Order: sequence, then C-alpha cells, then structure tokens
Amino acid sequence: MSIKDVALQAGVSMSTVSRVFNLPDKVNAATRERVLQTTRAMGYLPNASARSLRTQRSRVLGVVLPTLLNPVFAECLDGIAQAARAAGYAILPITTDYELAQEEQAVQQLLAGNVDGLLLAVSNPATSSALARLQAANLPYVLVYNRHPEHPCVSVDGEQAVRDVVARLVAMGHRRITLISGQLAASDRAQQRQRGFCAGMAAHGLEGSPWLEVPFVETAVQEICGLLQRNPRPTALVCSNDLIAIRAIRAAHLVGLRVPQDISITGFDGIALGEDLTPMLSTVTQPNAAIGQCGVELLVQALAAGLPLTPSASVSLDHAFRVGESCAPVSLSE
Amino acid sequence: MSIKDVALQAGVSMSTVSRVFNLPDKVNAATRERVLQTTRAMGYLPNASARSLRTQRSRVLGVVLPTLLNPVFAECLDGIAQAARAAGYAILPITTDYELAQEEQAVQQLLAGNVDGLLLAVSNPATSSALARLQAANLPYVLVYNRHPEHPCVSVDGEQAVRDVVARLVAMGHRRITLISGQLAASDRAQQRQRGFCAGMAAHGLEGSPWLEVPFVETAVQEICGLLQRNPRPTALVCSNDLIAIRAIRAAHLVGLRVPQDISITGFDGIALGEDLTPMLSTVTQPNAAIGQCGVELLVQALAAGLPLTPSASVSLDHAFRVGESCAPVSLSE
DNA sequence: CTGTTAGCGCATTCAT
DNA sequence: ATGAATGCGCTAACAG
Repeated sequence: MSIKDVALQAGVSMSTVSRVFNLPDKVNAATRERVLQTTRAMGYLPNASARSLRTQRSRVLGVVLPTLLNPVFAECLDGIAQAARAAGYAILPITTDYELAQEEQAVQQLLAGNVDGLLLAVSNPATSSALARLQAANLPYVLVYNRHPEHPCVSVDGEQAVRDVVARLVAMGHRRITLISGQLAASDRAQQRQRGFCAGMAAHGLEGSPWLEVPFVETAVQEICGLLQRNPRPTALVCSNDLIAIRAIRAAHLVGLRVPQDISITGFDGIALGEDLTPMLSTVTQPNAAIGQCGVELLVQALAAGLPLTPSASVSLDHAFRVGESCAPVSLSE
Repeated sequence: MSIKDVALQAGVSMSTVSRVFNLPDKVNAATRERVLQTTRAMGYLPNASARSLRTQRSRVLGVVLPTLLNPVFAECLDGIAQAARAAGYAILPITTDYELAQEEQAVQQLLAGNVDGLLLAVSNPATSSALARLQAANLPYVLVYNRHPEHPCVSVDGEQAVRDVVARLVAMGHRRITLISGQLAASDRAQQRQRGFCAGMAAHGLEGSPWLEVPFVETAVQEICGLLQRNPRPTALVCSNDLIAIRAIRAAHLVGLRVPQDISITGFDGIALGEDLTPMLSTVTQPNAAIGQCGVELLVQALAAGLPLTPSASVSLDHAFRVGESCAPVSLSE
C-alpha cells in the first residue's frame, strides 16, 4: 500500500499526504488530522527504500565492528544504538570477525546501502583498504577504538593505560610481569597495548620481559597454563583484554595458583561482567557505551553541517583503572 | 553514479549493465567482461534502495532481540549473521530492551524498511501486539527462544530442562532449593523456567519452596546476599539464566559461602564465557548460534517457497546440561 | 544477445 | 493550502 492509496482514501493528493509526514506545518490542521486518521486506519507506513531513493538520504548509520561476542563491542553498539535513536537515526551493524576481506565487504555493502555515515572499528587504520574506499566515496565516517592521526577517531589512550598498569604492578613489588596479548596482527589496539607494556617495563628497567601471544580463545587457557608452569613463573599477568584475563584466571586455578595471592592478573576493556566475577577483575575500564555515543554525535553533527569529518575532530576519552580483586602485592615468600 | 553512467561509459544500454549483475549468463561473455571492467574502474555499486524499490525484495532479514548485552542473544545473532550471509541475505538487527513499546516500534520500522522476513524474540508471544501487526502484514517471520503453539518458533524446552536440573540437585541430596528468576513479566522464557522449577520441586514433594525475583541486574547481587543470610538458607540456587548465576556466585562469596562446597548454583543459557569461569558454571546449555541459524534457514526456505511460515514449522532443539564446577552433593554437615 | 520503455513509492518543484 | 508532474536508480517485460 502506497501514499497513493492513502491519498485516494483521504480525498487529497499524494503531495498532501507526503507533506503530512515531512512538512506537517505546511498543511491545514484539519486536513492533516484527516490524513493521519486515514493512515492509521489503513496501517500505512512510508516506504523507506522509496524515500531514500528520492531524498538520497536514509537516516541510517552503518556500523562495522569485529564481533559482538566480545562484550566490549556489544556495549559499544548499545551506546551507538541509544545515541542514534536519540538523533533519529537507525543503525545497520555488520561484524567482520577481524578479517580484512569482511571489513572491505562490509564497507562495500554499506556504501551500496545508502547509509548516511559510518562508524567503524577496523583492524588497522593505517593499512585498511576499506577505509581508503570510504574516503574515496566521500562519506562521513568515524573510527571507534582505533587511533590514527589521519582519521577521525574516538578512543582511549591504551598505550598510556597499560604503562600505568605496569607501574601499578611494579609498585606492588612485581618484577616478573608477562603480557598476554591477543593476535597482535589482528588489531592496532593490541599493538598499542603492547607498546604500552614495553614502555612501562622499560621505564622500570624490566625491559627483558617477554610476552605471550594467544591468537585463539580456544587454546588460550592451555597456553597460559604452560606459561605458568615455567620456572620461574611470572608473578603478574597483564592481559590485553578482559576475555583473556578471565581465561588467565582460569588457567591459574587449573595449575593450582590462587588469584591474587599467588599471581596478579589485570585485564583491559572494562566489560560489565568483570565487576561481578570472583575475584572481581582488576582492569582498565573504557567507557564503551560512551565511545559509541560520542562517535554517533560526531557523525550526526557532521551530517547536519554537510561536512565530512576531519581527523581534527578526534576525541580521546578517559579510561580508568578498576581496582578489583585480581591483583595483590607480591607475596613475601616470593 | 548510476547504472546509466556505466552504460554510457561502456557503450551499452542500461539493461545490459543490469543484466551483468542479475542474469550474467544472459549476456555475451565479451560484453560482460567489458562492463565489469568499467564498473570496477568507475567504482560503481548498485543502489540497494532503488533495487528493492523496484523488485519489492531487499534480501534483508530483520532481527528483533531484547538486548545484545546478554551474550545469549549476541551468540544467537552471530549464528543468524552467519546463516544469513551464507544464504545471501543481509540482516538488520534492532534491540528492544525487553520493552513492549520498543518491540512494536522495531517491527514497525522493519516493516517500513522492506525487509523480506523477520526473526524475533519477543517478551510474550501470546500478548505481543507487534506480532499481531506482523501477521497482518503477512510477512514471513519466525520466533527464536519463544515458544507458542500459534507461531513458528525455534526454541528449546526450557521447562523440561529446569525440571531435570531440579532432579539432578535432588539426587545430590539437596532439599532446600531456591529459584532465582529474572523479571517474570519480562519474558515467557522466565515463566517457562519457573514452571519447570515448580514442577520439578513438586515431583519430589518439595513444592513449598519459594523463589526470588531479581528484576534488575544492578541490585541482584545484593538481593541474593540477603537470601543467603536467612536461616535456614538454601543449599542450592537454580538461576534462570547465566548472568544471574554469575551474580549468585558473587553473592555467595560475599557472604562467605564457598561454591560448590557450601552452596550449589546452576545457570541457564550456556553462554560461552561460563565455561572459562572458576568455578566453571554448571548450566543448561542452549545451542544459541544454532537457534539463530535454524531460524534463518526456516525463513529463507519460506521465502524461496513464497509461503508464510506456519506454527507447524516450529523446531525444538536439544538442550544439554553442562556439568561444571558450581554444583556438588550437599555436604554431610548440612 | 541487446535496447527501449515503463513504473516501483516517494519528495519536491512549479502552478494554481 | 493544495494538486499535477517529474525523476531518484533500478529491473523486467517486450521488441528487435
């Protein structure tokens, strides 16, 4: 059923019906009421495709994220959804599983889909061909979580955050600290955090310490168990995200170590669940929902202004350290 | 840039360009190559709005879920995304936060958005006005997680599952078993599980046992702490989902009870994370991704056949009990 | 195998 | 304040 049917039924022209929806002030109050009555009675809904075809805008924001199985991104998407709804935009989220091919495909699909703008978290802004394509299309976009001087980004300073974590652990007496990182190639966040770790260790004359890369969640626990059974074992693990930290806690228990008495473990991301675990996760918290909200706001602003977003619009949000229960001073017996 | 520009550039008609994309066999191989060359060179992408306006199909499936902050639904959405992609469909997910008004709005938006079909998890299929609207629109849809004889559903038998859980606990010697439920009004799943609990208790002559409703996650830990400090306290908690179970474990620790030595705790849903917790969550596992996949397959089938989905297409998938570490026989001292 | 044409549903001139 | 006419980009007859 189309606007035409409504017009016929209400005894007005198509234009009038259209105006009722788009420029309600421009139509006589009585007529407007009659039309609205009719549309309700008929259950009429304006066709989104036709509308965007005609106006060249869709009031839809595309969202590209690695995965929703990591609560970080689910929380961020939640923030995006809220802010978008508040601004009168719908969202069209696509996940990429950290795969470049899917990143590209997602951007392609979104470009063809008439979205008005894009929020995305890519693996690596410096090398992303998806981003290049986006810029070529001249569509407003903003990166979330990524940091790069040539793109508009909403993020936190992960490098500094991890440096601080190391300092905190050192202050607790830890010396043998190991970084457990996800696949370093998979994201600039992992690299950022690794840099922070190295810098933090170096700052305390501990630069010799190694790190462990656990590319797949499935085998993470096992690999960490291996690490913990070496001699001497680390007294603290700095995990590059919360999901890894949870696995590290698991691994510690499996090899008979108590957290935090025998080993300290920190995470990164601040997923909500971490707060209800036992031991409560000590972790760097990012404002995940706010990152999404901020991204949407920047985008909507740019759309309203009709201007593309520049790197100078980038925002660095504050992180914090949640003092949980998974860290403790190194025990005297060490 | 439109199909027209490509046609001009390639020296063919619009129809030919269109056919290259839609009926490639129907066009001369040489011409096809030339056109493809041109489209690539120009960076042309077919406009999705125009296409769906013209064809009255979008190859998009709408998805309505309560929230993605609960990993159950994130896992399900992941399954949906995979299956949809495999079938050549895109997805358009919307969350409702368990609110009826948002459910309705979501369906409305999706109906206007030219989706070809819908997957949804509603609060209550029996009373959902969103569902009624959907049926009126004659758009194929399938419910996930919900169970109702008058709708096509993909779900597990939550009632039976909880009965089995109760039987399991009773076999371990537990008598004082309490159900910790989310907001019962918020979903038919919660009600289903509660029925299973009552039935299971009754089957063992324990019908007098009460349950605790914890409507908000924020206060759940506190409320459960209160429950655990009563005298006599329950020796086992049956939680109506995994997120509640995790909070229950937290609560137990806060009041000084060991899990499972002092109290047994079970969950429901089988979120992936539960397997890496310490203690590993003992819980009813649902095949969350498979539920989504199955829903998509049913929907795609129906779309291919051009027929709406009937309640008789409903599928009940198997659940299982994951024997974790959060349950133990009631201790002798009890 | 390819081109011409019409129209999907809507918003927007321009006219009245 | 309202109506008639046009075209957004595309696909599907139909014609050749």
